[in-house]
Amino acid sequence: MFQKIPAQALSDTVARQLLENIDAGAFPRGSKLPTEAVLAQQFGVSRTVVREAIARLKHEGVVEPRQGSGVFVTEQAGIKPLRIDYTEVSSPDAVLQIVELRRAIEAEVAAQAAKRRSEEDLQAIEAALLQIGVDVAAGGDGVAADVAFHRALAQATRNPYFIKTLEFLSQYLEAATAVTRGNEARYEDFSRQVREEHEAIVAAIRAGDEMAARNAAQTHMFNAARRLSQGQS
Amino acid sequence: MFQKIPAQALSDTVARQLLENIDAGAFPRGSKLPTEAVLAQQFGVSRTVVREAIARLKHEGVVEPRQGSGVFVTEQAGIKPLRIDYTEVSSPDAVLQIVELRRAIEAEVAAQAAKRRSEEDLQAIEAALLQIGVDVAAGGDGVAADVAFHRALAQATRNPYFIKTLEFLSQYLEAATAVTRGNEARYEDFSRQVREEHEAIVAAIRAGDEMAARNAAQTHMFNAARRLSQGQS
DNA sequence: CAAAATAAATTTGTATGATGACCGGATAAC
DNA sequence: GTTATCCGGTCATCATACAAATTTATTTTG
Repeated sequence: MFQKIPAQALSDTVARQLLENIDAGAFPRGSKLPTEAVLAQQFGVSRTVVREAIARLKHEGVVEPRQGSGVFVTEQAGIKPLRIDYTEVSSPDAVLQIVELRRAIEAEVAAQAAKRRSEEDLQAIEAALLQIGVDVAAGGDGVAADVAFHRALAQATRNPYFIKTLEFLSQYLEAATAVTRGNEARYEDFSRQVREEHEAIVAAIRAGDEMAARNAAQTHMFNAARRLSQGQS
Repeated sequence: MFQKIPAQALSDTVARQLLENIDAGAFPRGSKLPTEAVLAQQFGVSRTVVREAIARLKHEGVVEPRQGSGVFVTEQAGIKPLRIDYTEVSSPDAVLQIVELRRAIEAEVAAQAAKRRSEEDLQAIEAALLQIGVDVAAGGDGVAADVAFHRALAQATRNPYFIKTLEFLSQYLEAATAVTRGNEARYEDFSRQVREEHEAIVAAIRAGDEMAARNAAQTHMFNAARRLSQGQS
């Protein structure tokens, strides 16, 4: 008993085949697909299954059904959102790899923030930095303030995609961040170290020193990863 | 005739309401939703509509229906995928901003590739580099080979999220890449410049020089952006 | 009584047919 | 020639039925 082929497949299979045919050019952009009834017959399934498959493609933005008219292939057919399977992120390795990706972005964010920050940006960043101290002094873990700080940095770059991507990644790092800050709060020298790292970043941005900001952010992220793995175990 | 409210709404509305309730905590992670029949009755719609709504949530990874058992809320129920609206990418500014994001990642990719590349990785990278030359010499635009080259770099980092994210971004840069390569092919010095930049990256990776690789990749991406805007208009 | 085998009930997956809403073009009316 | 109406095609929704898988209840068995 090997291939038990079944699984939840029917509508998935139809959706996949349709997508393949669209990508292969069988149905050009803007063209109309065969009617649901015809597709059902060709695939040898019921209209129900075809409709579910089409609904999925619609949600992916590949096709656009128009009532009374037909199902049409969208212009930008084929754009797939970035999605990371949550289960795999439970592994420590995966978390570190995501941190690595984040490091790359944070470094560039710091650099661009140093180059483009307005006076208002700088004020927001410094306010966020202060808030971390306030929260920690009040006995909090400072996670929310930390997030706000990095968000303020990203805001200063004037590049919305930095913000979007970092927010996306932080979804997976939320748990890890809590662990890190927990460790930082636990060990006095960690806490001091983090503060110094943050201040180094802000100082470079205040000075408009692109290179220094990049290095400071890189160092910060590198140390964050170290603190993370050091706390675990 | 103003609000023509109707539109394609029923299953969308149900999906949205379900998602809101899940996010609000009405159905905790791992819990079972009411049966399709019950939901249909509560929403006052047919089971078909409920099924379509659930199918969408399933595709989004929010719920997981199990035949004979019920529909269960997945663990990652609150995670939102990274998605960029295709229409906004048509603006040149947006393209440059995405390139900026890509630059950040490519720089780190080059650095990590220099640090971790195996012999096989290096061979694959050099082969990809050669292939670009071959393709261009044959009169092609070299876009495919260029993509393969950068993919080989990402592969050498052993970090799948670099690959995933770059692939995601390149969906939006495909058109821009074609423009760039077109410009590069048009102007002789562009073509030479690109080759030299690529070779600089590979040389640094071959030498295992992390810093040099990072700088070379950064320079390459910076120049690519310049070539892109220079070619337009 | 406990455990295993069997049966029944529950629930999702698929199939089928019907009806309404909407679109597009053809036809008819003016 | 322009407008209005009709008509066939198509998707959206509904209702029902059955299949397949799982869970729960029941019975059998040792």
